[in-house]
Amino acid sequence: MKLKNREKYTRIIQAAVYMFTNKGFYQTTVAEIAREAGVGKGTVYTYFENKEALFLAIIEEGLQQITIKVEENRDPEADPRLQLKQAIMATLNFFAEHRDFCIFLVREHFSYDQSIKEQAEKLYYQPNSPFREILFQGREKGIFEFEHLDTLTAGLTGAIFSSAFYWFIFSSHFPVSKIYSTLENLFFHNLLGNGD
Amino acid sequence: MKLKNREKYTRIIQAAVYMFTNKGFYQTTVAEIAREAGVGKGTVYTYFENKEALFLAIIEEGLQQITIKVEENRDPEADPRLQLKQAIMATLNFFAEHRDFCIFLVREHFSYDQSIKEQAEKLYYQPNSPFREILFQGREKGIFEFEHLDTLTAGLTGAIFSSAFYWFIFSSHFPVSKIYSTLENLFFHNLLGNGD
Amino acid sequence: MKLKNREKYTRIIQAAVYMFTNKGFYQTTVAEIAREAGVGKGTVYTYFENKEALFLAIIEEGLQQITIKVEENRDPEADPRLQLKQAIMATLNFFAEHRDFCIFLVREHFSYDQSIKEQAEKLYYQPNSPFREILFQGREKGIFEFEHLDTLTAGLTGAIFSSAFYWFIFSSHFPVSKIYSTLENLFFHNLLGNGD
Amino acid sequence: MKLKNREKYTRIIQAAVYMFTNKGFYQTTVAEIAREAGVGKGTVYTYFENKEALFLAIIEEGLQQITIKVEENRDPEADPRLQLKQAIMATLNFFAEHRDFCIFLVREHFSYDQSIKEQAEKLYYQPNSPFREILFQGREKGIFEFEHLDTLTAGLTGAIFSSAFYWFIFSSHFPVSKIYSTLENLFFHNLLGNGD
DNA sequence: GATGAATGAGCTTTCATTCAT
DNA sequence: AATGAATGAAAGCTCATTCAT
Repeated sequence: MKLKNREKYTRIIQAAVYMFTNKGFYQTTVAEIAREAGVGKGTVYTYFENKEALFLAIIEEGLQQITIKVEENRDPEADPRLQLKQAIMATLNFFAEHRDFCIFLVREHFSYDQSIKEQAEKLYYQPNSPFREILFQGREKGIFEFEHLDTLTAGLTGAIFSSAFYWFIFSSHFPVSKIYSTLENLFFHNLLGNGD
Repeated sequence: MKLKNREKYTRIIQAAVYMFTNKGFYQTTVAEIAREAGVGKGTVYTYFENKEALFLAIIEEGLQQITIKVEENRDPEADPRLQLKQAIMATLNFFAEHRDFCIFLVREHFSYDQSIKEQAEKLYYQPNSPFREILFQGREKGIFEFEHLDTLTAGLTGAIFSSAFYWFIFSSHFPVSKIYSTLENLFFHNLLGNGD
Repeated sequence: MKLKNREKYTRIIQAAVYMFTNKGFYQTTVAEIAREAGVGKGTVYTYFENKEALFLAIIEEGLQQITIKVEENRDPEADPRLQLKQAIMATLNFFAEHRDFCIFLVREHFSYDQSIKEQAEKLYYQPNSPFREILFQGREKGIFEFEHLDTLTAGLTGAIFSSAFYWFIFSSHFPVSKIYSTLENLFFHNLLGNGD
Repeated sequence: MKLKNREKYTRIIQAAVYMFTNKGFYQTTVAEIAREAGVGKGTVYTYFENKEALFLAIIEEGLQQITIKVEENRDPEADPRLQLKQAIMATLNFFAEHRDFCIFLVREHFSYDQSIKEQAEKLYYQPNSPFREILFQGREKGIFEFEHLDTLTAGLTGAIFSSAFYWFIFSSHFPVSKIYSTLENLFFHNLLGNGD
């Protein structure tokens, strides 16, 4: 299933994110997505194997974009603490610009579906995640202290997603700095070697 | 919806909690719930208007039980700080004993569904919630500082649910005290007048 | 999938035979079968796993009825030649009374479908076929001469079906005796030991 | 339907025969035929009005080829009995060389489809069929005896097709002479005036 | 009250056909 | 002339809900 027409592909993804976010996976029909994207029902199936594949494509697509954004905004030579801060901020800013996707992602995270559960791993144990890289670097340099790299990467990622989501839901305004400080409290304390 | 036969009613609720928790609302069929409960499919409709009503009944039922448990364990004459601690602990202990329901609740909390969104209010703005009562008392006595009672009640409830859920998912063990201290960190700091 | 209601089950089978015979498997919709049977669309699925299962049920059901009819009309103690004649006549008479089913059967026999091809074996290599029994008996008694029992059973069965079908298609009248004599010509000659 | 590009036209026909024979008309998609033929999906529609027209073209094309083969191999001045034998042998040899087409044809013959039923006439009542010509000649000369020319032409054609098919399906080897003798038995007996 | 056979609305998905390139 | 992306009609199937027993 190649990307025959990048523009239409994107429109379908966006329509699906919008619909899934607002109505949920099972309550959204493929017909609605197609209508929202301004394409024919069959066209969705030209770009995606089926409804579930579309769902998974959204996650992959989004995570990829986050990764790009994060990589653009970090200096791999800098102090890991700074890198981590930059990475978190970049992620939060991305969410600020893509509220739909952020909400979508967190919901997926708490989802029931078994087939979707497998994706949680893709999500949190991304081998090429910048977060993983940063944490690894920090430990190598003796700045961060922790045992399991993968678990921490997953925890950190999940915490960022959830926090952002929380703010979206419960605040009308979106003060990124406020979320950041909460996360800083939660993580740096432990990372810097004073945790249990 | 009278409780015609308390025992059957309970069996259906439990079966539904179990199924919804493990497969999700839309992936669970009424037939499955009936089978799990050991009753006929039609019987479910004798006790509940429809599938959604069953869903909502679960929430109401559970919250009621939590309220009972909390009320049993708090001393309305005690210091609001202590009352709050007792209430949180009672809630967490309830979840420890009813993991299924806890997970169910959090998922519902993050759910997409519009019709379910309305229930979030029933859930978080319960007029007779002990948490609301405690927070109100604490402010009256000048111990707690905050602006919107309802918002804070909702936030606190949500935080307890989410935290408990998080531990369920990411830890094999379940150390209630650990969750509590996290929550204490997050809330007391702000409640006691140093927050923004 | 038990036979909850024998009468409805039969009505669906008959409707399906009628429709499949006249429009073919792929051109017949489940909705049409349901309408023809005077039941709801979903009811078809109460009795049959899916469309294909309905198709196969028709074959099994029909073959079973033929077997019953044949067994009723043959004398297991009689000369195998006579038994064979009686069996063929009984089968032909059955077809005369169930033209739809006969045509259906032959078409299936010439069908393309792989999944249906497997059924051909069920059809022709029925281990408890009276034809097989008769041929076996005849050989034991030194009256019939042939090598492969299974192959001959299949060939005989197929020939009966095809011949009957041929007459249905090309004649408005249906002289059973005429078909029989053709079959007699084709088979007895060889069976009685003068063939190649 | 002009033959714009004879080579592509032939490739599509062959691909379609192959696919229809192995998967059946409804189970074969136009896309598959195009792929098999090595052309674009749209190209099929350049050469054939639609899927059904392609189907019918196969029959016409094939029958035409058979007619050519038969005409090449018969001597219009010879004894009608010999001509008939030659015509039958030529047809059988054609089938031996084009098994796919033979199977395709017989299946079509037993097909359900109404729209295809109309083609049975095209098939069996071909006004310019050599068989028809031979039978007519034979009757004129007082050698053959029968009533309805058209019916007999159809019957003879159908018998040839079916017999060939039968042998294909049930024998691994293909002894043309064997089929011929069967047909000779079936037809000459009646044709020569001893039938009922 | 309890049941499960019956039902049809509604969903996902396929695919013949069109048409802009 | 050749193509394949786009499309929507149509089909199989599921399942919440009803209702006769």
